[in-house]
Amino acid sequence: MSEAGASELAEQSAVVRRFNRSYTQRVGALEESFLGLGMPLGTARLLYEVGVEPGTTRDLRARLGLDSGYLSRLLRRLESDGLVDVSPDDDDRRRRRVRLTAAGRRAWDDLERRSAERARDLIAPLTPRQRARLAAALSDADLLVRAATVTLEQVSPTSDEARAAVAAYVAELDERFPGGFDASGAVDADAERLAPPTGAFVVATSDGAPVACGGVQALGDGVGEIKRMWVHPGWRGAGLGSRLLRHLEGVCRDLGYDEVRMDTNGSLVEAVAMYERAGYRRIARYNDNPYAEHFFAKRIA
Amino acid sequence: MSEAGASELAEQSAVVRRFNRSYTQRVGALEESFLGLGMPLGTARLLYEVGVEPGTTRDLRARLGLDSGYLSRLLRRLESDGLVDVSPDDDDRRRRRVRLTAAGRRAWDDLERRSAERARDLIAPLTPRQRARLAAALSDADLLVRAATVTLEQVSPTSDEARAAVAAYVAELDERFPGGFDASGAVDADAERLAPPTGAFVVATSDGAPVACGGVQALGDGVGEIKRMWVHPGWRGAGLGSRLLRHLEGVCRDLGYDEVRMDTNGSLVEAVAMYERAGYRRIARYNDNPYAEHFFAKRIA
DNA sequence: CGAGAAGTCTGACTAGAATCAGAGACCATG
DNA sequence: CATGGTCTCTGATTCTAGTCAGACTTCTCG
Repeated sequence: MSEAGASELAEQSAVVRRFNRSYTQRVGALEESFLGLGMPLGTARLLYEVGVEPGTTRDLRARLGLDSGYLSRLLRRLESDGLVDVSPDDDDRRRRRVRLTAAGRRAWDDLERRSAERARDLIAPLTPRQRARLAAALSDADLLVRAATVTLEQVSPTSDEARAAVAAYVAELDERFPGGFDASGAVDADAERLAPPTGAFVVATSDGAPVACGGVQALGDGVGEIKRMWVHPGWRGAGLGSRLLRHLEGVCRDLGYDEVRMDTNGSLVEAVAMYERAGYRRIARYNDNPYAEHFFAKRIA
Repeated sequence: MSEAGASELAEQSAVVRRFNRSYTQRVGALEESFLGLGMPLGTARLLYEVGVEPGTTRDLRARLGLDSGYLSRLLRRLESDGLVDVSPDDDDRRRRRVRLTAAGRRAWDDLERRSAERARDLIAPLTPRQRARLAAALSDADLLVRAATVTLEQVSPTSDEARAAVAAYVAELDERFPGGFDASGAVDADAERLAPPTGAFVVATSDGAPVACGGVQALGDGVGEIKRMWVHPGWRGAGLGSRLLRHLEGVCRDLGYDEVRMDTNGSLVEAVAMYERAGYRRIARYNDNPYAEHFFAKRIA
């Protein structure tokens, strides 16, 4: 990294820290809206989590990062207060399903209301214009922070995550291509080529949901091809595409390729722009993909 | 508030909550960089605070919001670990001054380094462009959140806070007015008029530091005059001025006035623009203030 | 100087968060 | 149906955060 880049990074991280300090001090209190309901914070957090999405104790433990014994005790308390209903799972009677009772739902609504009130009180002193500015800044920051914490993971192209991501990709192509997109067969047929030893498939997830994906397959002669690259529409504009592209180039390198190629349709204007920005040059058609209109290549060290 | 305003407020508060949830989940961990030093969080927070700015235990208690007994114990622990040095204050031997020892400074640097690393790791996956965007969004949000949590408090015009704020105000006028500003005597002479029963002085503070101020004094015939209105340069553009102005109008109303007047110098362009935006109309000169060039009035219900 | 206020410290205590080991229920499999 | 593995629960225990009352020291001000 250049000298200038490093000092910028330091300055930006200082901004993050400064923000973090002042924000948690003032707004961290939002979490404390969980207090004052006559139950300790941990119990309230659990109640809240159950209300957001009921599930097995196992799920809840994973989501909240709690010890099983501790969770059990918290649940017992909520149960004896009549706020949740714990019953064995029919599929596996070792597991227990947790859901809110009617009283629990009321308590949850109460939490929700308090939390919303806190947020409203926070921004109430601002003028409407300033409030709009704050909302814009926070949602921008939110997108970027989420994007920064997305994890890229190599998975089997036949895994559930991969299938879900590819399905979203195909659905979008079908919608955006002038004549629609017919994926019949091709998806499953390609699956094998997108797996080791000569291929790979990467899914980016945030909170467990796929938000981007991309695959690599062999094209012969030390050339790798990037396929099925997709970024969730709600996640565009946060540099996730470039990051994924860089990552896939690294995967190609690891697989021993020294050149990357790809094709794309002209209606995917953002993609075309991104490839050009990333240093890809246009080349002649190298396959008979009927949907492909632009062809790119880039040498990787 | 209008129907549209209310729904906007609800939506903006939802943005705040959404951001808060995802941010604390991902970045709240920044605070936890305080962990892993072999000391509990509370102790580490205290150590950090002492390092940021040494002071008396009284200061620290105010800054961290701790019970005196509790603070005493935490200090004892840091002292016995050789990280801080606690000694009686020479000015007032009931008080104790706390400062870091050399070892404490090293531990503090360690905390600092960890925290900076955390922040850097967070933003590292972003492209330089996205990082710059995040930094911009966060500093914007920071300013607005700080502004929203500023507290407006009525104080005596002879109090320390008031004096500090007025001193800053005078210094700025002296710098901005083409011929400088001579405050000799006027400041103290006016102090009495800016106090109850016919006047008031309001100071806005954030983290204990004055960031804005303004006073009201009687002008006769049910007219109140706003004087010494000032907003810290670093805090402009966050709606703090408008908020303070609205607040002072409320103070005037409470004091029984039905009209507000003020004068200002032409070089304070932001102030002039703000008064006009707030519904003030220009009137003829109503005093012999040599620095005043514009005169405003507004009727309050 | 004396009274009361301000400041700090100590001891006693409570509640919450969290961990750990082991008991017991249940499942999948050969 | 025996066995090992998974899952939840209970009891025992530790650490941290935080509160409260009262003792003691020092200051301020009449």
